[in-house]
Amino acid sequence: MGSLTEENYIKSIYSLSLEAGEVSVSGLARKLKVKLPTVNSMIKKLAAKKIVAYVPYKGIKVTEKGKREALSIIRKHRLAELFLVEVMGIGWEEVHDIAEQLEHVESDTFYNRINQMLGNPKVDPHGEPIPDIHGKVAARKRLSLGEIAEGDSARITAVGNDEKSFLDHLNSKGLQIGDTITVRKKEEFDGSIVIVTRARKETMLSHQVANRIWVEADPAGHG
Amino acid sequence: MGSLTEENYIKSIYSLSLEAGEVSVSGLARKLKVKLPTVNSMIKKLAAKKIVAYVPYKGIKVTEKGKREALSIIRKHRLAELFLVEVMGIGWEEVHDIAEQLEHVESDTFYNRINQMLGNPKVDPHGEPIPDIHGKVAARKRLSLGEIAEGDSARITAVGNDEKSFLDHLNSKGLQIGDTITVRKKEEFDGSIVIVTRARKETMLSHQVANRIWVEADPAGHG
DNA sequence: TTAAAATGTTAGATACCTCTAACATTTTTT
DNA sequence: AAAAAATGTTAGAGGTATCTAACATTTTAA
Repeated sequence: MGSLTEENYIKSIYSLSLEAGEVSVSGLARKLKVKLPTVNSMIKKLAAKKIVAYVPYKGIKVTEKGKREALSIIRKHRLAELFLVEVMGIGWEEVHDIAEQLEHVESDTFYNRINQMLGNPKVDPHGEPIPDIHGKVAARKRLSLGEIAEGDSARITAVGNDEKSFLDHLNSKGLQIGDTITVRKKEEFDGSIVIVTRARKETMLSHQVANRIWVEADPAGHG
Repeated sequence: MGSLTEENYIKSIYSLSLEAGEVSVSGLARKLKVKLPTVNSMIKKLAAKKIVAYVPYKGIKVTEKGKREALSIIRKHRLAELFLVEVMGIGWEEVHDIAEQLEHVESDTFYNRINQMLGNPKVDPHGEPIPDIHGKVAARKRLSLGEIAEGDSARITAVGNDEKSFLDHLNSKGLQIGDTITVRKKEEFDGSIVIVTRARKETMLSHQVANRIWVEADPAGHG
């Protein structure tokens, strides 16, 4: 559709809007690592194209059209990530940066084949749902590891950040999607938690990390 | 290295230089489908970066540095094409346009894995040699089908054009890399030739087509 | 509720890549 | 060798995406 830059704006606006509904100019500037006036002028352009609705000094809202475009890019990004991991054997901490580039490839053939080779998959290597070709996303209840009570177990279903530094951190703690872990202790003081990993090791996670790990409560428990 | 635009200039300059040694501003403008002044100013920029040597009103020459960059892009393009055909099962007439996009992906991991999965391949799906990681290209004798004498046989080793329209044409004639064919008749008049295909069908090829099919003489002969 | 801080906007500049119009040089043809 | 054609260059402008500096509005804190 639009330029590479536009695609990056749309994707960021959409993902911020999932967290907060309305998106601020400053939030977007922070996410895209550009200055406020840069965002301001791009938003005007996107508003002219009806991709966002914008009221000066208020906020940015994604339109239906914008949502469609965002989901198409996110679909390509997540299919690419899964392909890189499953077919090419690249580590999950490396695939985000490559997928950032592949998501801009324009070729139905390319993405249809990827989808077919992966068996029309539903989630990417970080546990995030892959929108289907019509832009439908499987709804997910988002319970973070930080919300699990002391003594309870949970299974990791996704991670809320796919930057290399974050995933390297999880790798070093021995955490993977699908692992069942138990919360041993929760610190009031700083929100950090101590968990028992699948490998029966105790390890500490900061508040910031625990809140970026999505889980589902484990009915059976373990450990 | 440089921008996407720069990469496209470098690649085009290099491939034109293989045909003619020196490259003209107008030839480059034709190839890139931009106007003369556009090329003129970009060439000045590339000359400032020592990627080409340029003497106004004379010609454009690729420097060693330029050659290195060009070969690195060409390597990525041809690895991508082969990957798309061999691993993803996409038709050879479709892969060029996708590879044009993939060649700009910046990731050693990505291309090292592709190279590894393909077993460090030497030629792409169109029979063109893949430069190795140091920029070394296997030398190839280039004999075109148009140069084969009446009655002689030859084996197709490569095609000198990877546009979809050209490859669709070859597909419709039932021609593939590796096929051994026989030249039945050569027309003085327009340079067209009649050949016998591997499937023992007679078919006519125009001068323009015959000269874009690279062959090696078949010592054994056939049919 | 006023002052301070945070957030947002406008104006004007720059780099990149492209164009058209006008002019210059080189090559080809007569 | 002069004229015509082809090729190349310069000047000036426009769109995109970015920036800094100055100003405006909204939110938060004193």
